[in-house]
Amino acid sequence: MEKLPVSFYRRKNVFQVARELLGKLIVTKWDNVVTSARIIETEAYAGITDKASHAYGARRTSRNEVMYAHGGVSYVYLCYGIHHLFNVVTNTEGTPHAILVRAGEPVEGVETMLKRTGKKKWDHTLTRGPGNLSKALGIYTHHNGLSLNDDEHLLIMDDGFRYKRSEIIASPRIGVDYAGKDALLPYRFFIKGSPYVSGKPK
DNA sequence: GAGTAGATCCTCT
DNA sequence: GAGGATCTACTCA
Repeated sequence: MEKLPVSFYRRKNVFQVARELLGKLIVTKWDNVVTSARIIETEAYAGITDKASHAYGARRTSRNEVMYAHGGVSYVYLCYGIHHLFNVVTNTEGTPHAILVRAGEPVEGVETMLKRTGKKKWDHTLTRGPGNLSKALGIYTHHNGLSLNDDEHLLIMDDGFRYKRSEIIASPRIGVDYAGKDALLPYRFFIKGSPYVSGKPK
């Protein structure tokens, strides 16, 4: 079990990083309470040429500033006034690429996740969808900009688990209809057959 | 089971 | 002042 080196995030190919994040463990440790989940769904946001990205057209604001940082930090942002969306910033400084982590399988601290989400029992809705996932892991906007490598509270780990290439599916992203034809791009990666994958079950 | 409306607040124009 | 990288519940069939 090792945390991912910054070189993992700083590669140029955001799609490759998004694909390789599948199967990794996202671990949070707040006040010595540990929760973790295995990533089974991601979406790539490819910088200034991607209409669905906050950084489209090289926009640079106080909200998305952290996307321009070097790879390996978190980008957490509140959507629809309710949902906290957890992203991983990739590539080098000045290139605003990011990967939205959309879903995971609960691994550790399920009791804590149930308490956070107000659910009675563990079912497939616990960490399905970016809003639920970050709620279950206790991630909020004030965790924006944390390093995934140096900080002890928010980490992405590699425990050696690998999905087969045939288990990984690419598809259009969710909830980005406003992006025109860019909404059709296959920038979403998920594990075939997982009940935790968001969107319509196949 | 499928479709739709409502929640709810921060950010940018 | 408007709209968004969403989720849930409720309606109707």
